[in-house]
Amino acid sequence: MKGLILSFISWAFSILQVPPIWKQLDKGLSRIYYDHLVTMELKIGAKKTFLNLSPDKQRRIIEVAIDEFSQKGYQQASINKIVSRLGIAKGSIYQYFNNKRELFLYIFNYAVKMVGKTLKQVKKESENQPVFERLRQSLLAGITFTKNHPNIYQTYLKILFESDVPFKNELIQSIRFFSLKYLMPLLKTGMERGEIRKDLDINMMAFMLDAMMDRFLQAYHLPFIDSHLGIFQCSQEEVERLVNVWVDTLKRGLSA
Amino acid sequence: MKGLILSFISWAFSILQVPPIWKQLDKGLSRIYYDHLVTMELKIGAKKTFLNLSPDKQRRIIEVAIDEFSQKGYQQASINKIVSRLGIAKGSIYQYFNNKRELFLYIFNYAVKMVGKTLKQVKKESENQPVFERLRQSLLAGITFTKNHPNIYQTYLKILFESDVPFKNELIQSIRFFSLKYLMPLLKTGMERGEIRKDLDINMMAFMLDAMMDRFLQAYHLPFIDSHLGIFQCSQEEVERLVNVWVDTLKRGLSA
Amino acid sequence: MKGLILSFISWAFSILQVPPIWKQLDKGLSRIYYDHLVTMELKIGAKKTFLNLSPDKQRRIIEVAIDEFSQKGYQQASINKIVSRLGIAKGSIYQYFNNKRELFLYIFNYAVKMVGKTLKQVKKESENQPVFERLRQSLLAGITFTKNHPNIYQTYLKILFESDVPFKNELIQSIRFFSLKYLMPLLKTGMERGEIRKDLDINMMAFMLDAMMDRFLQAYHLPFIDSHLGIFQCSQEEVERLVNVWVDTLKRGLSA
Amino acid sequence: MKGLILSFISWAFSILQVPPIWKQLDKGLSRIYYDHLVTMELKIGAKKTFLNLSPDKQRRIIEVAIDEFSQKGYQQASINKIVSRLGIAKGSIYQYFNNKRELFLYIFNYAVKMVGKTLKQVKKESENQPVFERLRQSLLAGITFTKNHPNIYQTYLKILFESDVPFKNELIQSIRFFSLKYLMPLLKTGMERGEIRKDLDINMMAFMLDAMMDRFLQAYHLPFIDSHLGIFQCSQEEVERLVNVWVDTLKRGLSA
DNA sequence: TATGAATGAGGATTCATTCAT
DNA sequence: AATGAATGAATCCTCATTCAT
Repeated sequence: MKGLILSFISWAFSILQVPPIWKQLDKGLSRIYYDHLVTMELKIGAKKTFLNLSPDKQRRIIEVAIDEFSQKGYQQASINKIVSRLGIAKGSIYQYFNNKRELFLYIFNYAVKMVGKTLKQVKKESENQPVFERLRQSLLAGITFTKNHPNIYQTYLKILFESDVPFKNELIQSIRFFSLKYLMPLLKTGMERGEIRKDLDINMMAFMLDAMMDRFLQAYHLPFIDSHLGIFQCSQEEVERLVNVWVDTLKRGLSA
Repeated sequence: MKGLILSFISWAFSILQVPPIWKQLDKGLSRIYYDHLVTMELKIGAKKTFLNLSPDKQRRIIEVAIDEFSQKGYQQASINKIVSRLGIAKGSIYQYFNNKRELFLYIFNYAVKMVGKTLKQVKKESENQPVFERLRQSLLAGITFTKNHPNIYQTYLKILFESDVPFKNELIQSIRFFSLKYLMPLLKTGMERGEIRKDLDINMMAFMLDAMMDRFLQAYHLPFIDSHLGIFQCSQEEVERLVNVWVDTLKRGLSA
Repeated sequence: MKGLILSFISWAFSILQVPPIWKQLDKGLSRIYYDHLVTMELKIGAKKTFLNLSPDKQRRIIEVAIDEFSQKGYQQASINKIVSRLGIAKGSIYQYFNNKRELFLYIFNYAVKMVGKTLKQVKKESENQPVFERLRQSLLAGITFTKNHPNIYQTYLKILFESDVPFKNELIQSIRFFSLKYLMPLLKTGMERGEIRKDLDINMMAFMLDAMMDRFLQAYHLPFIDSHLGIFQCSQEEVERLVNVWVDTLKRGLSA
Repeated sequence: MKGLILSFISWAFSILQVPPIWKQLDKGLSRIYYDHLVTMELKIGAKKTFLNLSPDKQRRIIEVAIDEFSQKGYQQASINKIVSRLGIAKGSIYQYFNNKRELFLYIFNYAVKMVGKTLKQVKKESENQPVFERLRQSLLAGITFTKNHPNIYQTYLKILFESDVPFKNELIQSIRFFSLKYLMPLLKTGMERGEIRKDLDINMMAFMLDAMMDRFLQAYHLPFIDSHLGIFQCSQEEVERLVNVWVDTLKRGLSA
């Protein structure tokens, strides 16, 4: 498993990090997310038979499935290929999941949970640092994570624009929502601390940061997205240099 | 036909607008693009039989094909569906194009040409205005164009992350390359005119602007990309208000 | 199942009958054949699903497939026709074999094995008889076998000159190689026993015998190959008479 | 154009060389051939439109068609490919020939005529030489001719065992018949001159010679037909050496 | 006479899903 | 619980032939 965009990270971060000050905003958004979870709750689950499998077998199935989905997207992912790579009977996968759709949703949900677990500690460490330092570390953490789990990242990229993905809108919404939930408190805190100009629109800033960080990850993982900075799979040193330049530009622009 | 990202616009803009000061850069990049054009030149063309069809029939075929590709992406687009929607025999489409790949490349090329033609005048009008005004108009023009030609935009979004798209890298590269060719001279000029701080990295700025403008268009056309600004298919007034906020934020950040 | 050329017979014969005196030759040739078997080993097999079918169903499939291939050759044989004659779903044949090529190779291999089994006993009976008698019996056995299994013979004839047959060269080579392995020891033994002139080139003799026996079988099974001897599907008595004349001519030579 | 088996040569030779002594035989066989010609007469012809083309264009069409048929056989030869290689309209070929079948028959007939013309002189030169020398020269001439016109030879090989070739039996019969007409007089003459034993069956000898010469040509042109003599595309010197060995073996007979 | 667009059946192969064992 | 054979519609693509221009 190899990659994951910053959005995933933000998402995971946000699971714990929702400052009380944003409760009001959260309520509105949470309701949307809650509705959507309720809708999905019934369909995300694997069948009992899957949960009864040995953890090892469960993990193997998840790994192969996430690999297939990340390479092919939803529609082109092949159940045939998955079972043949697993060496299990074709019927078995239907013992575990009712159909392709539910397998996909389970896999997607699993990926999201993984991100959450992995990044808990990253969040804690940066909590009290200046806002621009936190942005810097967030982007670096995103790159590190997606390097370590490229398949998760690929899966996200695939469903992003593929049509006929079940619950596509809900899935993307959930990622964007948590990205927002991560960035806005961060910016708000920065403003309160006097690190960010008070006359800027906080929503627009969150939007802009999300866009740039997302593209930075894409440029790192996909060829030809960036044609002049040389981001694509560059060395760790170069990554850090570029992230510094990015934060610098932000600062000079945004800082009071 | 419904949508097209800013990249497309930039591409078209750039066809004419390459200031002499960037010649050196252009030489390197142009070589890459030239090689790729040479490679593709042979394969983009429709068969003579297609060109001999009545303009009306040609247009119908292009419309249906671009619609199919924009909805399904490359792999999932179905030649069967295209011919049945056109009401022609399955074999006929192979009279016009050697195979699915060449049909796709023709459609893609056609879309690019369309953008180029449409935006020539937009470029001219903004030529002597301040840099931030030009950025504002560029983004607005992008939204207008993608509203008028949503299928072209969809097609771009589809191939962006789909695997197994023929010449995918070349296609994306060509778009990114022209986006760069549009933005960098614009920023360079702005710097020379003293509208932009001289201590900023021009490459990084171009990267950031490209990312934000691209995301703005996505947020306008796709639901759930933006979860809090309310960009998705908002009114023209709201679009203009948001673009103004964006430019404002840029200015305060970037202007000297 | 109806026919098989002498080459097939020779091949089968040779499996057991390799006199020690030819070991040296055998080593070189065996290596070639071994390499080719190794290469093919991986591709000849049916899928497990086929082997799990009832023997009756397996046999029906083999019969219909061998019939189709023998009538149409490789390229023109139609999977569609095969499944419709079998009354099974089109997808089913792909449960048993990965593709047309592997079905063909399985059928070919099956035919070869059949020949081997059938002819073991023929070989044993002729072992200690004079060389010309053995040649006589070999040709007669070939005709008998090909009469009983005409489809196998037809299949061989088809691939012989068809282009684009997978592994065509290897298949033909394997047949020719065993034909050689059968005839040369036989001639060598005849020479040692003083039944054959010692001043003749043993390689050329094998070549000539192979050519004539092959054509004899063709003339028996195909109309118009022989236009004056009346071999085509003649009575058993006539076959024996003609074979005797052939052996007689061989013995005496042509010159006065 | 590249290849043609000895049968073709014999056929052409025979057009002139039918000794009176064989008239009785000829009558029987000729009747068969005559009937078949009558049957074919109506269908072999190209349409007037073809004959009105410039000789150059006619020749180009024939060359491309014979090339396609020789490589693909009858069924797999593609009219589409022929017209596209010729650069003419698809409809045009149907102006010249009513359908694929008639094009093929025309091509086949043309090939036969070519052989006849080319070999007239070869026949004359060998007329008064000893029978074994004539056989030697015939085989050598066959190899030379097939080397110079491999496509004609390939065509013959293809139709030999392909099914669904129109008039297949008649075509093969015609070749075999003329092969017989060439070899039998030659053998008869040899017998009368006392060069061949009088107690041999002349029909069987013709059959045997035809088989061996045919195979020799095959072994020269196809890989793996001969596995130990090394005939395949060997040097001219080696060809001559092998032909000499062959004639020698014929002369002496096999028995000690 | 020449053109070439139109046809639609046919080719091999893949697919998600079902269900009897 | 696990199996894997069966399904048949769907995929892209090729073909010989026709016919209006």
